[in-house]
Amino acid sequence: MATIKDIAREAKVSISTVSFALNGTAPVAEETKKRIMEAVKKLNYVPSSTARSLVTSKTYTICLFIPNPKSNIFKFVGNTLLNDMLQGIGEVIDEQNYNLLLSWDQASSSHSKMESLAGAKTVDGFLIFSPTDQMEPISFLIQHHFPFVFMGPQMDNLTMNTVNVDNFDISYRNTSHLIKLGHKDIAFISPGSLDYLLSEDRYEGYKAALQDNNIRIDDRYLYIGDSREESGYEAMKYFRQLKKIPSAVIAGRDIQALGVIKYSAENGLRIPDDLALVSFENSDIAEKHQITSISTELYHIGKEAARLLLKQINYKRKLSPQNLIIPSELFIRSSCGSQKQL
Amino acid sequence: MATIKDIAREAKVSISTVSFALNGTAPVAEETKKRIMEAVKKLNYVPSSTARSLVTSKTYTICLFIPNPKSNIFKFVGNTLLNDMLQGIGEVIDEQNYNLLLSWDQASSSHSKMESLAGAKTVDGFLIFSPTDQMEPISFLIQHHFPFVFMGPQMDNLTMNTVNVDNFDISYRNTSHLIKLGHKDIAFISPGSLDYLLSEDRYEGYKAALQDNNIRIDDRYLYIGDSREESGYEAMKYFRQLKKIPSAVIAGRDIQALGVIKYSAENGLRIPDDLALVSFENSDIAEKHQITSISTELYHIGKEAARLLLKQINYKRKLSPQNLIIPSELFIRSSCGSQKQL
DNA sequence: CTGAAAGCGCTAACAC
DNA sequence: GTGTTAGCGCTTTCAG
Repeated sequence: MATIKDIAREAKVSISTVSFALNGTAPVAEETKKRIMEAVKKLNYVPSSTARSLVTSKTYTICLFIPNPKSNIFKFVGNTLLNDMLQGIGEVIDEQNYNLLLSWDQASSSHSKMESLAGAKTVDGFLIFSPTDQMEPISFLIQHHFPFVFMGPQMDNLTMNTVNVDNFDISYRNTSHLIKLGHKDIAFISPGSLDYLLSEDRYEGYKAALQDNNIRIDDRYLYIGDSREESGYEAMKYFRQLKKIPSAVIAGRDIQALGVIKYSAENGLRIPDDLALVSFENSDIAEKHQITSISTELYHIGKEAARLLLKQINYKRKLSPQNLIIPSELFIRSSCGSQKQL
Repeated sequence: MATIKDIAREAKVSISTVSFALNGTAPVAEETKKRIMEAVKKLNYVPSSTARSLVTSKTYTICLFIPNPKSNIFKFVGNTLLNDMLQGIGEVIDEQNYNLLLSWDQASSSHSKMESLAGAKTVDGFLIFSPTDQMEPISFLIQHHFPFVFMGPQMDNLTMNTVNVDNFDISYRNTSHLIKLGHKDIAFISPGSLDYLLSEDRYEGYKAALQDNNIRIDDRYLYIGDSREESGYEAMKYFRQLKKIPSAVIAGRDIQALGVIKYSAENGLRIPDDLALVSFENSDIAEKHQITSISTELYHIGKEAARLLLKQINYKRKLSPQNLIIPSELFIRSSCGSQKQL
């Protein structure tokens, strides 16, 4: 492959002039520039990214750090959702000519991959997507002033850039919506283990809304679900055998809502008449099955997180940490019964 | 951040000795090595990957090249499937300490991203995942002897490494299975537009099996589906209004089979008695809904493709191109009716 | 076993 | 406007 020297020789100029012409970092005569460009084309020259990185100490690569695929993270997050996030990130980095490295901690090694990527300066920054709260490597990044954006909730004890939806808030809103419709016996299906911050926040938002409306919180109205439709089905089956059957249910995610619908259909429960239903994500599923659902725009999370990271990377002066909240919208459909009242 | 010089100074040796010790590329006295390792630990040293790359001209990064997310490729491929592929790739590259760059062609730019990544030597090789047949950048790679593996079918006109399932073959097997069960009126739902090689191959395999059994091919028995469950539903609705209703149907993918099941349930068609059903992928869906399905192990495709690529990158002498076919297995469940005969 | 030094391909002062 | 040159941080001969 051709190097800058080859171009210099071919265009009969010095290598610095080639560099200046290519990067626009110093004025170059029109005539000279033309010769250089011709040489570039002729020799099919592309500047070595590593050589350039070595001197500029910029790699133009950011790393999307995700949990090990084995952990079933994708299933947890939902299928189209990772896709949405990648789309958001992709649009931003395409625009600014950055590359995307996808990485995760190996199950085997105890060595933190994030730390070595940062230490070796393989990437310029991190986008961290992790629904759990393993914060050790994050402290490392903070300590070493390495740019990153955490796609999740702000932690009390850490000062960092975050982008997230406010899971507490949207759950509060979902719950309040049902309360306004007159429901008091409202059950909650968590989207996953409560160890996940996302699940916890949604559960807390639910409880807060109940409390603020003087509705007693009943532990029996909580079902720990997961990413499968069945967990919605099973949840409903469980709620159904309680002494006091809930009149409304909040599914932790759209796919669970689907399970609720299925159970209801099979067991003669009419939605929304016998059972009001709301959910999270506002995915295709919600639209298709007329489920009232509040949006959690992973596309926008990805986009804003990438923007924030690149800003952080490219600004000379320190930016004060931002905690972006991607706004959510409640899409009211027939499953919650509020449309009947219009 | 510390550099090799700092380590040398701290350990009171020359930088070459540090390099030797760290890479094991020359014998170093046990005593000296210990001092060096201590310095490394103390200064938290990680060798710069760019500097290293510059001299070794290896980046230890491979690129998974996929269609632009906007193209809905993920939906086409299926949801858990990309996940499976990433898992396969991830296991291999983790093991060998490679990094994974995720990239795609920008919708906007006409400039081929693959060519610039190759030209700038940003990566050591490519894993190309594309169900369509846009082969221009591939010729570029071949021309420049740049390592890559194509995850898809071998093309007649190109000599390259490929890893794939044999879509023709598995479709032939699916069809033959139904024929053996006595079916003659067998309909086919394509998994996507026939422009996709994958769809075409499956369709061709279907036709070949019919032909080999002297069954007339009826164009009306073809329905062009897509990645949505509805397309299976719609297909069945369409087949149902034909003069001669098929007695068996081959869904191009599991999610479509689900649509077929749904339609059948709603319209009093019993499976397998009134309608035999087979599908592709053998995903969770197939297992859950007792659909006979032939496996297409994207996990193994990813794994073998990554292996093949790394082998190619690390071998000094040219390897003759390989065309790996990942074996598939037909999982017989109740939807095809063959179990009744046991 | 260890050190000196060349050089990977590029950028960016600094001269002219 | 353009050329000379000193590195960026590392690997790797080559001496000793």
